[in-house]
Amino acid sequence: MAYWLMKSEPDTFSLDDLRDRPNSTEHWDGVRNYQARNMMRDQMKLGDKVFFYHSSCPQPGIAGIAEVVREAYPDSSAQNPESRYFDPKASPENPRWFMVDVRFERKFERLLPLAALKAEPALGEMLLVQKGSRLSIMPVTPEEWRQIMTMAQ
DNA sequence: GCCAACGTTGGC
DNA sequence: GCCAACGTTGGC
Repeated sequence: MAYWLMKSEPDTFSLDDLRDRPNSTEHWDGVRNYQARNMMRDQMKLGDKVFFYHSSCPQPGIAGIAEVVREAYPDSSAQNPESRYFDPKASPENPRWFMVDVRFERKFERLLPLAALKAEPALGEMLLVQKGSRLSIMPVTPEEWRQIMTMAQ
């Protein structure tokens, strides 16, 4: 089982939104970055754990935890001209973009702010805190996961 | 709103 | 294949 971090703008889709969906499950559409897509498509497995990260908001940070409940399948929003994620180069033969399904697992009592992650020396190597890191989906090492879980208590 | 960092596009 | 121009991300 692997660990991940996935970013979402809470104005668009927050951890609370995920919790309130039917079965607390939603498909993670709209990923339009090849590196993120490749990780999602090739490496994300059923049962993997995900830190749900809130970005581009007053309090960026990790809000809680989700779980991968369906492995990658074509992102239908890429083929929907009405969608803001529409990609004219996507087709049924070549879907180009993929998504997974994630299910709410739990919300931290307090959001763990990015500033706290940055201030923790043990997380100095974490992708998230690297300068210029913009990946919306990134791997988290077991050590980083454990460290962050400790901080979230 | 600013802007640094990064990714993508397209001309050559 | 290079690289300038442009668009996006995302913290602050």
